[in-house]
Amino acid sequence: MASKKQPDRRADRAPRRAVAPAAAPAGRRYWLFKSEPSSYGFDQFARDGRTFWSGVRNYQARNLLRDEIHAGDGVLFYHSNADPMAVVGIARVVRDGYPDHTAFDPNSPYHDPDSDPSAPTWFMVDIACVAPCAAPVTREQLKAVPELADMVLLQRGSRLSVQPVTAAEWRTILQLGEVAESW
DNA sequence: GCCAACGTTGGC
DNA sequence: GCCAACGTTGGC
Repeated sequence: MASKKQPDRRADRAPRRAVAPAAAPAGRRYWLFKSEPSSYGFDQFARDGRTFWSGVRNYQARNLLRDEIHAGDGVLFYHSNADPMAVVGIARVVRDGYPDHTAFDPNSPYHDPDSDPSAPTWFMVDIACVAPCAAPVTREQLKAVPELADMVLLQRGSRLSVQPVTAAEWRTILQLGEVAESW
């Protein structure tokens, strides 16, 4: 899945200080990516340093990956189907959407014979690990914060694996998560 | 393990 | 185009 090695970024190594988020540059947007830690958890992502977000096979999410998500955007890394379910770290988009080549690979679990390389059906972006949450923000915590009540993640029946996050939600979650990285 | 919600498929 | 059946997601 992933490529380039980077230094391990462990929580206990990150400097702890109050988060003073700088004003976000115009145009930067924020997203939440779900991943099941049993298949690809944040620890592995931190070791990899960078990865391509392959295997999304839902048209709504595809549209976001292809058209909306751009290099420089912020990503909340969320563990789904996990104990606990939580936002566990943040990442940065480092490459705009491009065809998901795993769809063309018969040996890939994400193979889709209907995706034509000359007119690809599925897209992905590359993300780089930025920092873990010193304090992972559990789903339970998220639900307890009134300002986060409208998060896509928390809506009934919400299954989108790549979803938008507002700037206000982003700031709130970084504070809850004690993310030390300046952003 | 259960099951509600959702997206997709395919018969008509 | 409708909609029942099915498979999957993912919280509980």
